[in-house]
Formats: sequence, C-alpha cells, structure tokens
Amino acid sequence: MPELPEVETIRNHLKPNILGKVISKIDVLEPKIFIGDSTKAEGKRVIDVLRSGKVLSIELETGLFLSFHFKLSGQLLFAHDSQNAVYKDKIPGASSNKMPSSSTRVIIHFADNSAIYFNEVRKFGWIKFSDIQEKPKGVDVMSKKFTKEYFEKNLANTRRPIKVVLMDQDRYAGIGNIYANEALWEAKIDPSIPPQKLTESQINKLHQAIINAIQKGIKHQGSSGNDEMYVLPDGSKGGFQYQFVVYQQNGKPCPRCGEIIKRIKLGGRGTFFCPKCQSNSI
DNA sequence: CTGCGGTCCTGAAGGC
DNA sequence: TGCCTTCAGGACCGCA
Repeated sequence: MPELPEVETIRNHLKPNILGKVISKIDVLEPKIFIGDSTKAEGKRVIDVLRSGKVLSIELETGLFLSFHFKLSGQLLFAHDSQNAVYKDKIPGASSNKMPSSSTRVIIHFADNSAIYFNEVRKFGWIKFSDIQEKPKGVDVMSKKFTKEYFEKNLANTRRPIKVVLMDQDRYAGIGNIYANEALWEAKIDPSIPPQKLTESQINKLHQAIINAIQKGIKHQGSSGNDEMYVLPDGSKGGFQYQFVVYQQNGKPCPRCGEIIKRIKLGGRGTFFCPKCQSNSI
C-alpha cells in the first residue's frame, strides 16, 4: 500500500515527466473520487510536484493544487502518448498492460498528448483540487521537523499500543502498516505496549529505526508485495517487498533470533513481530 | 479530549 | 466445479 516511500518514489519519477506541461483536459470517470471543479485546471501549467506524508500534490500555476491520496490500492501511471498507453507488464488490478483499465477513475491529459491515469480498484482514494496543498496534521517523518524531541513529545499523551500510535497521521505523517512493523522489529520493541513503557534508549532507537525503514523503502523504490497494487508511474514494480523482515512473514523464522514470526491484530490492523526479541524485557 | 467500532469498496481466499 | 461468505485495510465519522 502506498506509504511515504511509495508516494515519494511516485513523486521522483513523475516530476521530470510533467514539469512545465499544461493540462488540456481532465476526465473524471468516477465522480466520488474527484473533489472540486476539474474544468478549472484546464489550461494551467504544472510548476512543481510535492509530497506531505502519504499525500502527493501537483502544484499548478496561480496557486492551485491537485492533491492525491492513494489509500490501499491507488496507482498513478504516466504515458508519454495517451493514444498508445502500453506498459511492459500487466498492471496489478487491471486485466492487461494497457491504460485506461476498468479501475481507472481519473485521467489528466496534457497538451503534448501525454497523460496521467489515476487507478483505484477500491475507490477509497481521492483527488482534491483546491487552492491549498493538502497536508496531514502530523510532521512528515522525512522532514527536519521529525526530531527525536518531537517524536518523544507526541508519544506522551496516549495509552494506545505503540504501533497504533506510529500510524497516527495526526502525530507522524507517512508511516503505514509496513514501515511501522519493520521499524518496531529493528528497535526490538513489542508493538502492543503503550508508549509510557518505553525507556529513553528505546525511544531513541525507535526514532532512528523509523528513519532507517523509510529511507530503505525509498532506496528500493517502495514495496509491490503480493496483495499490493503499488507500481511506479512507468508500470514497473518496487523492490522493498524482498527486504521485509517481519511484515507478512508470519510462520517464518526471525533472522535475528530464529523464533517464529507471529501475526496479531492491533487497532484492527494486521501486526507482525518476533515474540522473542521484541518482548518487553530489556 | 480520547478511544472505539462501523463504514467505504473490491478482489482474493476459504468453506461446503 | 461453483456459489456464498468472510476478510483485509487508511482514514473518517459518530458515539461513549
């Protein structure tokens, strides 16, 4: 699912392809996905491509923003020639390697005949078009503002399990299920315990482990695992799924201690951890 | 204010 | 084989 590293990868690949281009038309195939008046984007030039947390924003001239949230199954595909949008491999969630597909919800056309396809199998994702850049409340975990002090301060006022807190976008923006699980494993912390039970040393380790997991995800261009729809704008897959240590690895041995990785539910979400080296005994 | 459970939606997986 | 049921999952909403 697109979390910070996946959205950052989309941004890095999309930006050079659309910078300076003028939007000629937007086809809204699923009205509930697009919030705002799409016709007002026509004739506007792309001046930047931004990201905050899991939200991608295309900045247009005269202070307008097309902001995307990919939720679980959103994809963004770019085609140099929209008359002939063919990709190397079959696109996950689509029946073939051609766009548009049955899960294409919005098409943004540019004056040079290139286009962006916003695909969303489950229709949870959205595009918001307005004069503000859509941003989550919490601090982006890749930004300089995500300091150890900020991290610690925002752990103080809750008794929810640490893993649920890490995924709270109002506190820390960009961490989803994959990177929360991986970071907790690296820091050897039990996902179920409340933040109050963490020692100073564990907080330090966890802060660094979050940064490490996110950076590793970006380095591998995001994760395109078994049940994941995520692909890069050219239709190719990311590689971080081959680096998973605990996420979806239940039943396999922990590479650190050999204990079998377990799956439980926390806050209604699948949670993967090693019951031995992630136990709360320090 | 906090937390919890229901909701959106679809494809995949499981049961008989 | 095939139909029916259950489940996963990010964020939001209403309620306690």
